[in-house]
Amino acid sequence: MVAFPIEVIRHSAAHVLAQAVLELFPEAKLGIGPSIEDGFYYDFELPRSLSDDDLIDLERRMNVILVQDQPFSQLEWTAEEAVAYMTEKRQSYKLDIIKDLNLPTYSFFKNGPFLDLCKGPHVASTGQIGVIKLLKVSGAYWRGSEKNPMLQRIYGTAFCAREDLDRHLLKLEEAKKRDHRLLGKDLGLFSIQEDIGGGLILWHPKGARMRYLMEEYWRQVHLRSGYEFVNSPHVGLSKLWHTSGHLDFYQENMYSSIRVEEQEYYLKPMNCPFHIMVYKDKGYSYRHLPLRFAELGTVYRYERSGVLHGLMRVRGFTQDDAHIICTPEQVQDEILTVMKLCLDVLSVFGFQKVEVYLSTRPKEKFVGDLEQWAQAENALRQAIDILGIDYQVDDGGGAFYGPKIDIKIEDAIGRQWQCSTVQFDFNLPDRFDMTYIGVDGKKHRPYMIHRALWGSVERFFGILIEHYEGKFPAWLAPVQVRLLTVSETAESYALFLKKSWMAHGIRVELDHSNDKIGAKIRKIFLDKIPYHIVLGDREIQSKMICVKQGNKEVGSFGIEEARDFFLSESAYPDFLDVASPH
RNA sequence: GCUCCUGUAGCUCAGUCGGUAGAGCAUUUCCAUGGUAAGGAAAAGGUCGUCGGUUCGAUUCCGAUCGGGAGCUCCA
Repeated sequence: MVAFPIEVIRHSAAHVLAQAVLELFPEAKLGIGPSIEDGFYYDFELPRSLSDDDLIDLERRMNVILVQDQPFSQLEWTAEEAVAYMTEKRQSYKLDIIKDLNLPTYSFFKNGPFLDLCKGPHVASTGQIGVIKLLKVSGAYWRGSEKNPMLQRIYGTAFCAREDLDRHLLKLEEAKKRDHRLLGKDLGLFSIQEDIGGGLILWHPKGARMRYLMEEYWRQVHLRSGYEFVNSPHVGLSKLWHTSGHLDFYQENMYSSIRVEEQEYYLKPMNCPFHIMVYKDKGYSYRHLPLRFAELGTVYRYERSGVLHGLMRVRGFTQDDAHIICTPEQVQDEILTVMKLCLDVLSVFGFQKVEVYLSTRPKEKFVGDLEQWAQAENALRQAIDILGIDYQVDDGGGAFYGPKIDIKIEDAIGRQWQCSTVQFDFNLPDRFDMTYIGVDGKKHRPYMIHRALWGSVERFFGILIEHYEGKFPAWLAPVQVRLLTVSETAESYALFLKKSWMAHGIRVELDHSNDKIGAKIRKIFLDKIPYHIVLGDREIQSKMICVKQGNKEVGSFGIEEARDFFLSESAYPDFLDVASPH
């Protein structure tokens, strides 16, 4: 038997799905049925909505078709024949596709009684599809546009062998266990509450403690890399947002205005205008540049209710934002150091695998002159080249105001997340008339670069939760070590240790509940605490304590020695080669 | 926002073919003082998301509304 690529198997499975759906609903209208990452789907317009029972029924019908081992064969029809056939079958969506493709001839694939417009390729016969599984049904707009009717999309997957399918299903279960929304609740990190509003995050003590650690690290790194900190308000007058253009181009994502004393204020959806106003409050010359203004700035954006998702997509979030204002000559260096800083920071948090995307000037509708764009794109490209990273180019994918680099990180189970972004802006410096005095004593327009390393604190935190499955490294964990008393006799000793270590900044917790030691150990695992120490008469008498990491023994220490161990475990991982300031 | 699914104790869920509800975990108290993944007992805890309709009677049926989930579109 010839081995077919998995996409071919899945696309063939999609045909079989459509075939089964037509058996059940002869009047069904078919949309499209491609293979996707991990599976396939097919869109249908059906007389009623599908239930889980329908999926079971369809799956059974599909399996019958697989057993029948119907051969796939390709047909080539003229446009007239194709249109005539689809008209007769009342397949209006297929007619849409034909009209759009506008070809002289069309390829069709046939297996058993089922015929579909399709350029292939397919497996030789349905028996070669292996094993299939329908997963879920949900709505999807025809051609992705909400102006079009909503179809029912059936998702499924197919694999060559049963073991592969089982492994895949297991992986889906594993991914579920990492869900930051569940872990966030279980570990007491954050919550989202009905009475507060969707997309608004409540950081609980454990989560807020981690956020503090993240932000503390972030501030240290930025200080050492030549950034200045600024802070800006959460609201600003409408005039500011008119000048910035946000009220013209971004209003649909902004909350409505707040009216006070005949003045209109808007919640900030971005920090840039404020940073620019800091710049404009003083005259700068080329001697002052580059300036790097950084802020953990909390912004508010209206997002449609359906798109909110845990920490990943929210309505109020904190960007780890910075704006670099520099001369054309400095652009190259700045981009390179930003990229280095970015990769360093990502790797400290455990993300060594990244994918880099360069987005260049749109074909039309852009601001700034071609020379600027060329210089900016060149700076971005060279930085990636010098760092020796592979990257993909999204030609014409840049914003109207400038080219950019986006970095996606890959988590522990291979999913990608967009976080970091480095963007040129040729728009705001003009709108705000930003200038600096050059060597020639004349006014010049500076370059401005927006950049964020995490993207947003909330999203990055969510990714961290899923990446580590809640088992955070000791430097980041909200609780580094928990002391477990064997019985009440150890309580005062444990309390003494806790207090003295806490005073050194060690994040230590004491479990002096009435539980037996076995139950306390169990909680260590449930709460995903990195280290624990059991305290009983033995430890009190010997003045030695045994530090354990899960089931592993780290070592036996004296009290001071143990304290120093945890102090060393509190240190940030090394970030070497931090960009040196000018 | 749209389509579908969903909403019972702090959490996870069971249940009522219409007669105002139950388990486990968590909490509190008591007993036990136990040495590496759940010691025992008791108590407390719910206008069954909200509003309206049908009904002698609604947590259950119907409608609306507000949350949550999956996906579509969009995005940090």
